[in-house]
Amino acid sequence: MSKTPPQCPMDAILRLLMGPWTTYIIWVLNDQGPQRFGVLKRSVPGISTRMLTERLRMLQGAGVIWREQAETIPPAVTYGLTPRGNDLRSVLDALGTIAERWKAEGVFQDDDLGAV
Amino acid sequence: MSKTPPQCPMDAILRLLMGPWTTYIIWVLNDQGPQRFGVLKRSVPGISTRMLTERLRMLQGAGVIWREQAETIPPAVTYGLTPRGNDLRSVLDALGTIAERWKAEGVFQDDDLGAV
DNA sequence: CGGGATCCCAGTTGATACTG
DNA sequence: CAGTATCAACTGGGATCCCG
Repeated sequence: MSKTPPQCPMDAILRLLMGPWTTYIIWVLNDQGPQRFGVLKRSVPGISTRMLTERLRMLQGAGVIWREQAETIPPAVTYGLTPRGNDLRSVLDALGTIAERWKAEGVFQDDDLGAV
Repeated sequence: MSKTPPQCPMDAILRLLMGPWTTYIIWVLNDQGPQRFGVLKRSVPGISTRMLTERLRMLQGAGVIWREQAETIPPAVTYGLTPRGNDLRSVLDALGTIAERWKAEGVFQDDDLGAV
């Protein structure tokens, strides 16, 4: 999926957000506050351990979320949104707003987008 | 790639934008104005005929771009951004802004995002 | 409990060739 | 020129098993 040429400034961010689940994870983290891995996993029904780990790492690498690991046994790792994560959220909100407007206009009715 | 649960409002839009090339096509259409299929294809180096057609249809279906077909021989089909396409562009711009800020902060340096 | 490594299938994309 | 149809290939992602 490394298609879009790197010339596009927002390329990297899009690659970040574009991942499956990504926005949903951000949403959950924002909506329900910091969560532990397991809880997070349960909050994102259908996601696999690997995916969640991968996305989490990706988001962490981008500084969108923080990771707090308690060196206990069993371990307890908590993830939460960083300020930077909120930058993202505002954009996502804007996107959500547009999405709702479009939906109201029936955009997602007459094409294959709705029929997944 | 139909992962993100449909509960997310922006889900559909993200699925739209998420497609490979998509944002790039929008960018070109916005930056260079309406273009014919062939020109567009040349403007998006590496894209295949099929992909371009598919994305174009997708965007058209969402009302993000218009399609003007001249019934001549050979045919001349032109694509351009609709007002709705500009809605999208503003969000993409916002995203781009954040992207630049992040890049300035070195976000895309210490993770795998930059090394594609 | 959190997550790394592996195997494997499926969906997607690219290449190519053909049509109006 | 614009697009379609087909084929083959690649990669992403899920399921599993295992370790700290």
